[in-house]
Amino acid sequence: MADNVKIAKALGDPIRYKIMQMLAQSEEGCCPLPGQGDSRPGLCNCELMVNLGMIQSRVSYHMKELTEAGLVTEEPRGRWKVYFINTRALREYIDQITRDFALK
Amino acid sequence: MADNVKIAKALGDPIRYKIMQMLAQSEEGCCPLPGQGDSRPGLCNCELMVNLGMIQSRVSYHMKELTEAGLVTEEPRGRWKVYFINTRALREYIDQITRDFALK
DNA sequence: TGTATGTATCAAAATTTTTTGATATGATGG
DNA sequence: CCATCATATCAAAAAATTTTGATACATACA
Repeated sequence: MADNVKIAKALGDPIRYKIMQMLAQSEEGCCPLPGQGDSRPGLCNCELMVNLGMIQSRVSYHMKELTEAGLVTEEPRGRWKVYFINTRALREYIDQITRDFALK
Repeated sequence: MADNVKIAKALGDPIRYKIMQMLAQSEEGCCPLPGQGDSRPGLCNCELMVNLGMIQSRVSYHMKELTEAGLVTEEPRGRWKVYFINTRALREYIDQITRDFALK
């Protein structure tokens, strides 16, 4: 149960929910390494800062919450860090809710 | 989105998550009206207090949070109030997550 | 009726979460 | 190396949530 509560708490903040939506929609990756176009979805801090109009440490804080909940994975790319949505964790979250609350 | 964030926030507290599980598992209703056995699932404040070891106003507070998120419905029964899990709201929550985060 | 009982609400206190600005860390490119 | 850029971490402040005890309200039962 602990995991699911943590995930729910992470999603229960409008900023983080929006970040998750942004990650889900990020078709083309950002901050490609020179010479290697990158087509994996994902977003870096810098883009989130711009799109959300938030200062850097605030973005960092929320990404940490999401990462620690397991909803997001991260990958260093050059001098940036790129974040990806973890759809598996979301599916497991849903499955667990379905079980815990006898939805099926 | 607002609704889903509110639901996630409501579920993102260990006490409330547990209450939801208790509601989901409450097979036989409690506090039946005299003369009418009641077989609908549901729990009243009093049972939650005992099972969670919490004082009354605390239970009330959390039930209000759950009710306002739409996760729980309530029905006065005699001098008690009985709470029911709203599985429809949970299903809609899941559907929305599935859409918002492109899980399908 | 009036009294018991169960729940809701309130304000204050306690706790937790979020935000901010400063600084640290770590990698890149000259 | 050194300077620069991006992110992480930290402590303090601000804001939000939760808990508590007291009181109000509403229903049932004598």
